[in-house]
Amino acid sequence: MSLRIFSNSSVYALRALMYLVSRREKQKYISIKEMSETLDISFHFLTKALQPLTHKGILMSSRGPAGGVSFLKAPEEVTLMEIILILEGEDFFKSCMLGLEGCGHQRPCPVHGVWMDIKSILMKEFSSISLAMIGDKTVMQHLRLMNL
Amino acid sequence: MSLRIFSNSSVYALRALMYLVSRREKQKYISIKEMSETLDISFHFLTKALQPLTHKGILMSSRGPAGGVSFLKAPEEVTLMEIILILEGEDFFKSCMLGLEGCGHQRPCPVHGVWMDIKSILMKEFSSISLAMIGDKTVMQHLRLMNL
DNA sequence: CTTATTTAAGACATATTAGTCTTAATTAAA
DNA sequence: TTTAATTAAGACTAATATGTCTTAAATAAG
Repeated sequence: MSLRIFSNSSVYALRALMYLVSRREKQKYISIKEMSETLDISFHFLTKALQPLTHKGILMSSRGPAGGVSFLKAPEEVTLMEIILILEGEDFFKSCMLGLEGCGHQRPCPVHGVWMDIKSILMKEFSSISLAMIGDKTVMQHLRLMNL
Repeated sequence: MSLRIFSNSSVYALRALMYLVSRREKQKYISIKEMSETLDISFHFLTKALQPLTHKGILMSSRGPAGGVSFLKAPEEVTLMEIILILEGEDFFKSCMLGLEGCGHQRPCPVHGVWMDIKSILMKEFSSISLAMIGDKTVMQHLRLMNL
């Protein structure tokens, strides 16, 4: 297996968000159907993957013709960190590298310190990146969000 | 879900290695049975999890009475990085954060740069830690390798 | 008001990972 | 040389993650 830190569901939601923000100047709502086809993601699966984001006020959605999803919160104000905590859960960065329960300062595992450092770096990185930054970069440098 | 970068199988093997190195002064072989009971890991599962390490010359094993596993390569010379590549595969650190095929300098995804940085840090950290270091630390600070 | 379009929700199916069990092969000791 | 102990290997089962399908609810347009 290769290194992956997010579930498929989260990755799909992330890619859709990146797609959405990279063309946010167009019409108000963008349909999940369009995104699922463009990004080659199962439509129903993507629909569900995005729901926590609407529930938590990142996106808004509209049913019916010309419906879809759109940003409720300004992408400039949304960090990757915030998205990750919504998609994966608030405890995402509270794990032990060895999966031990209650591993912490009191009763640490042998790699507790290293793992803490690594998690800190991840959190710092993800907190410093907004969706708007990703969208701008994606447009300007023609970056890809799908397999070829 | 919380952050985890290794499979259960790999985590079990890592914990067993840490246990093994933290008491390497004792008898030559330590039985997998003993480790599986001490660490509360399924015996057969642990047996299989450790096999790639014997195949790759990190451990040696002996069947029969007083058998078990022991280090073939000196724990001072074995880094976490080396273990991870054996357990998870040589391509472990070649992944894309968004799971895109062929994501690289040529056709990067929007988070390619960040992800590269993160992976570099991980590789650097894991390369700088030997099993012997972990063993010494575990003994000296009475660190734990199992759930309470 | 009716229809077509779209998200929401949940049941269902499939694939992958994790874990168990059985048998075989090896080895040390009696 | 027989027996018990142990790893090796592989079939099998269970749990979880991933993906599909069906139906319901909402909404815009005619």
